[in-house]
Amino acid sequence: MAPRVTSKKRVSEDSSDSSKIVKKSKNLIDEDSDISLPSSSDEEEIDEDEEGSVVVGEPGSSDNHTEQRKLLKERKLKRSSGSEIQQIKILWEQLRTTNPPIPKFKKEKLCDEIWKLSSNNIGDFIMKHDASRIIQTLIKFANKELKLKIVKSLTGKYYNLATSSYGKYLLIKLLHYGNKESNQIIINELSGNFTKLIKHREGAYVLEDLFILYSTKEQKLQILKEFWGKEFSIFKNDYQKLTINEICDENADKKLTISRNLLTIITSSINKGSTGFEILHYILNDFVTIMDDKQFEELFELLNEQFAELVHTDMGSRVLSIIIAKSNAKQRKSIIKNLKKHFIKLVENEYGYLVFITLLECVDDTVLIFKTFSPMITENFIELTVNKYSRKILLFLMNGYDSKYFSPITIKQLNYYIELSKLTSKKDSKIRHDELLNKFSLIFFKNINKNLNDFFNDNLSIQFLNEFLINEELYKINSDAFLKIINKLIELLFEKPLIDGSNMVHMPFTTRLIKSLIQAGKWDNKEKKIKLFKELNDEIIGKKFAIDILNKLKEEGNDDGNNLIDWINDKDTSFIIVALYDKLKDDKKVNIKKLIKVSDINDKDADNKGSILLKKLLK
DNA sequence: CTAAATATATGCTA
DNA sequence: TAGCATATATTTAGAA
Repeated sequence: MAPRVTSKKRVSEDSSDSSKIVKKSKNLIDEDSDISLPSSSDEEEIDEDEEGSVVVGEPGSSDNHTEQRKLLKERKLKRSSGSEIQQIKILWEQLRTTNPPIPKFKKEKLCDEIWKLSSNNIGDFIMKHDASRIIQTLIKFANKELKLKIVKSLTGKYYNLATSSYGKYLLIKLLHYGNKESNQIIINELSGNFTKLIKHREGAYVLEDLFILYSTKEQKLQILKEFWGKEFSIFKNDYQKLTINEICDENADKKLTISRNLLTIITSSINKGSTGFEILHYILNDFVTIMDDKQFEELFELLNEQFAELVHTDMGSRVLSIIIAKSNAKQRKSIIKNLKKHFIKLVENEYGYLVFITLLECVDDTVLIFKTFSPMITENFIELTVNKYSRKILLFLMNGYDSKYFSPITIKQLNYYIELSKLTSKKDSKIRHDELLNKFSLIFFKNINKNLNDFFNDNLSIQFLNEFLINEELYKINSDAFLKIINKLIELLFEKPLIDGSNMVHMPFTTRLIKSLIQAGKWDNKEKKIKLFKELNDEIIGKKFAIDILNKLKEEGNDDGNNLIDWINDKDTSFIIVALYDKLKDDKKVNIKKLIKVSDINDKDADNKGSILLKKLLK
């Protein structure tokens, strides 16, 4: 959707995920190649189209054709500033050509000449589609002073520009090639008209670009305050420093005024099909923090069927999360139904995944959640464990808000939604989590058991597997399946010789996974020692697992590189043996010291810190 | 949790 | 105005 006139990439978006949920509109303007400027040949055609009166003659009748061209030229000259335009066009052709390249000083000269010829008629020019293109090119190559001159010379014209179907491109170019100073001039010029602009067919696109791409934090605030109402505009400064909540908490009348104003704008925007505009998400974000119950109902009806359009922006996802939190069961059901169609895009999106977690946290009907989403999770399971965002959902189901995967800010944000939801959600949070994990673990067990191999294609899915295999809740839920997976894992580890690079032990996270299972505990950085798990003890993993591995390494026929000494002398596996040694060193029956011939250990490989350490430990 | 690595924002220069 | 340096935020790795 991204209804943007230009598409300067925003910093926070990385291409891989933006392409998924954001349906990008075709760029109307490209900053490097003047894609919006047709080559001179098809420009004539556009002229003809526009004039509408020139009828294409008989095909092949060249007389007719030259006659027409003459006519057209005359007509062009007759238009106001027609002769200047013809003159300037020649200069323009030179300015915009890249082949052969024109030296910089010559371009500046050309710019000055064009400016001389156009400055008097600039007001006329900008509203004509061909002349407006000339100014667009001029802006691109003009130096700082000239640009400022141009911007200033257009004072009083900006609203017209923004609402004109040709002028809007020029305005966007001005912003794009402008600097802080010139952009501020334009914003100041337009302020007072933002509410009109957002409702305008052309203007809305300009405002969206202006707001999202070309304004600073302060300028964004300046624009947003205008939507609150005339009296809050930044120039009438009483409210300059106050946030929307500070104003509304203090004064109920103002709260009503602001919320009504916002709802009016929101209503007209959504009815016009502008739900995807990011600026609207900002406005909605203001609105949802102050709306009353009745206004909420109204908003809900307005947005119905369009919730998915909100999930791919920061503000939009916040808005939808708040809506979810405040909704009743029936409304939530309708949101779920709506989002279901976009599941993968939703959960793999930088912001969308948070909306999904909000659903998990708020909806009491966990059966509905599971029924709705489990088929798609099953179908795409590995992909979901690997994606940067969707994996957090799965990790959340297992571990809650593990600080390893959730930043404090994110946790705070999610807790805010949970707080809001308490008016409608009745289920105890712990019970909800247990129910969800119980249900979704079915998918986990089934998928991991069936496709264990595939988890070793990517470090991130191995990490997920690690979290899964040290999760005591999951062990309690289905200990049989749990142990089955661990046994399968041991088989897999020895399926290929160590020297085979595709052996999974060469993935960095496999080492950690194996180490976790040998240790049956987690390193505690405070106490500087391993803290053992409670349920998952040495009978299940830990010592038992270590002995299983050790037996495999002792097996006959492992001369091709899967015996104890091979693992010690490989830098990828040596620390596994260190952990193994640590776990079993006191076990008299195993007597691990006797199994390792110290003289076989290569401690000359500086890359293999594990073998060096182990040799030291054995001495 | 903490330190290090990496990404992002901001400011400055030539 | 690019690009460089510096400050700041976010992500990632991870004991020996």
